[in-house]
Amino acid sequence: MSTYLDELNPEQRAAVETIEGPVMIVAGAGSGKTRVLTYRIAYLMDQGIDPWHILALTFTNKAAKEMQNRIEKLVGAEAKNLWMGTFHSIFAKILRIEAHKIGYPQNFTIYDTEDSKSLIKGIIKEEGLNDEVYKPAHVYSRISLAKNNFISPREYEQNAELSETDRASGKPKIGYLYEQYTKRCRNAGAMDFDDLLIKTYELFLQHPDVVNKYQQKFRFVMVDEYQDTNHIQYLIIKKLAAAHQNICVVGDDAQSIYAFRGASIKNILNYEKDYPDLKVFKLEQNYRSTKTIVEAASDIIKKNKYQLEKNIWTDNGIGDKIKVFKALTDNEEGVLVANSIFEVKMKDHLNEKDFAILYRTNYQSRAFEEALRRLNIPYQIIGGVSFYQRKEVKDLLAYFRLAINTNDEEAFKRVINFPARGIGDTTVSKMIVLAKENEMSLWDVAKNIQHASGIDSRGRRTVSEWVVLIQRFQVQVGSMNAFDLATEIAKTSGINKHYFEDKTIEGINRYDNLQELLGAIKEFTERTDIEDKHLGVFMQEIALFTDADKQQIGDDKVTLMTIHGAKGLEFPVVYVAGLEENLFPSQMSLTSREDLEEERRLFYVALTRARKRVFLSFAQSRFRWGQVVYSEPSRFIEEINPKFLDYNQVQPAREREGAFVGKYVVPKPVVNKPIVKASYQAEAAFVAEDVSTLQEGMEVVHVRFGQGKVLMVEGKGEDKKAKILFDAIGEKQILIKYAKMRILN
DNA sequence: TCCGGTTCCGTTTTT
DNA sequence: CGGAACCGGA
Repeated sequence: MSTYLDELNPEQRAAVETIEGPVMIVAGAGSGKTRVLTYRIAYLMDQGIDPWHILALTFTNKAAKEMQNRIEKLVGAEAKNLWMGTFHSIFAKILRIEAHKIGYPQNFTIYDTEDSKSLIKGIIKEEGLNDEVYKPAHVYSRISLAKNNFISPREYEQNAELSETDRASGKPKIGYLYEQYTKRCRNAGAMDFDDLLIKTYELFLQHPDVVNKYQQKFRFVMVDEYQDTNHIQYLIIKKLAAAHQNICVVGDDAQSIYAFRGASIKNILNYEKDYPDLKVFKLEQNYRSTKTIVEAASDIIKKNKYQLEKNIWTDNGIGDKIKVFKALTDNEEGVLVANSIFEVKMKDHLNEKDFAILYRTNYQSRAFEEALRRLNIPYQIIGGVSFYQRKEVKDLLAYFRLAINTNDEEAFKRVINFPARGIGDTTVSKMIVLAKENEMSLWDVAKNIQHASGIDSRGRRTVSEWVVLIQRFQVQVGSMNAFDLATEIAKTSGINKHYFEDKTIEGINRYDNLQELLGAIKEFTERTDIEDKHLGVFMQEIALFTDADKQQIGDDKVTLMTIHGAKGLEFPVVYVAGLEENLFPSQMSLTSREDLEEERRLFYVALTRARKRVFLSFAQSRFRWGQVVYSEPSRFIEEINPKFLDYNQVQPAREREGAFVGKYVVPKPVVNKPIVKASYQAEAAFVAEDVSTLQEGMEVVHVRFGQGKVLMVEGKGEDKKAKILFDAIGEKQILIKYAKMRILN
């Protein structure tokens, strides 16, 4: 019979073989969760269940893809017919099929957070509200909170608690803004991330036939990372599984780290209440980590009050103690970690890809990057600003979006005058007013611009020329393949030219990114597993694509990412950095017990990513917002039983005068030397204007690198200002000696 | 309208 | 600090 089942321990095997009825698998870190999930799906298929009757919801696209591959190895190509993906991507797929039933076009746009915020900002301005009071980010988070709890705009305004909170904070109109926002999204044929969930649920509520269809289709439902589902996701799953009750959720309450996104640990803690005949399996043996790591992590998580009872253990060896690095500055932390990676790699004969540096916030990556670069250690950063969020990429994508859905208001506003074609803010504002007055979309106003009042003849001409351009693209969406059309749009829209002509370093980068985007589209059109090669399909693919999905596992590189990004991954050696009070745990989470517990779970996740060794590090001071911030070591270090810690080998931090400690120069009180000097690496050159202000002996107190290519030097005393323009190709640095200042990248 | 220059403000984590 | 918003001259 099926040999793969023999690889499982009894508890795992029971979890795999129990396919009928509600099941909950509580899977501790490193307990073989993914294996159980994949085998369970393979087992279902072995039992003769058609793959298209199986729905598996994962947390990231990458997890889905990986699982699909693994299952394919077990059962063959049939695995392709499984419905597997993230909540957002699966529901987007369903919504594309059913959109017309809830008044959306099939080709609806997906607004990302930036689009949503920009729309909200626009509404706030149009309503004549003060955007100091109504900060778009805040309004967005209130709306998102409401959506994730399935509260409609009307319910929001009637909800006593919510309106009380808003009134108390001086923003009574948030409910109204929510309503306007919803309306505008609908008119634009757009859904935001939250809509993908609530519209699905609405669809199910309003159309019994549709629910019935999907309930019959998905006879077996599985949910991975269940501890991180939010209320609306919970509702949808419950609805989908209502008919057959063959629902299996897998999760670990100790790894619930997405409360800020509306995830509720209660979903998993109270799961039994929903299904009285629930069968629970607990996977408690850790196969991943050493005893030291497992026990240290368990100690820590035990300090939390809210959790399911379980006892994680391992048969693995004791392993090394957890080492702590103490650094004076953030830059030194980077150096210590980079040096350690170099050493451990040699000593243990490991590869770069066996190392991960995990941190709480994205901005911490900088110091590590620099230190690693200096040692020539290859690395990759996951997270931060994703490729598809870059300005130039979004510019071009906006043209694509508009060609596909001309009502897409955010795309419209983004590119109507980009590259500049003489359609100014005044004209656009007038068009927005007209659209509102006549209840039309912006696109309709643009189309009928000849009849619009209050727009001068120049505006009329430029707008209608632009409309013709977009209409041409619109027709081509259906006839050309994605790559040909994308190239065509990049050329005729003028975007290509715009960035090609920008010869600054930034501009060159941007141009390269555009070429990379076109390359990705070319790749897409050459894929064999997809039949429809139109641009619309490509856009659907990437709408929910994140940076984490891009990660190249095969590459031999050190991985840098936030702990959130590390969910579901493992590495032989893990560095957990920035263990300072106020940073990790974050100061914003120190106000409530629940928040602190979530931070602790985050720390738990970080530790349990490691197979062999864990290093912790902290910096006594770090640069943050242009200032030095001092902190105490994190309480989490204290919470580890000292017997697991190696605290003695802490390297003393040294600060040498006049030397670089990473990016910053330590001030040295000698001024009898040139102040501004040289360039770094072969091809850099710079021209100083106003040279008189940059003479020997001048005491420079502050240097800033402005946007673009201007370096500003602010003198002391007479408050002199100097301007240095430089033009360089390749990597460059300007070194300014004997001053408290920054060394540029 | 465009562009360079200045001011001002945020600061967790992400589908 | 770094970036977005803003401002004012051409």
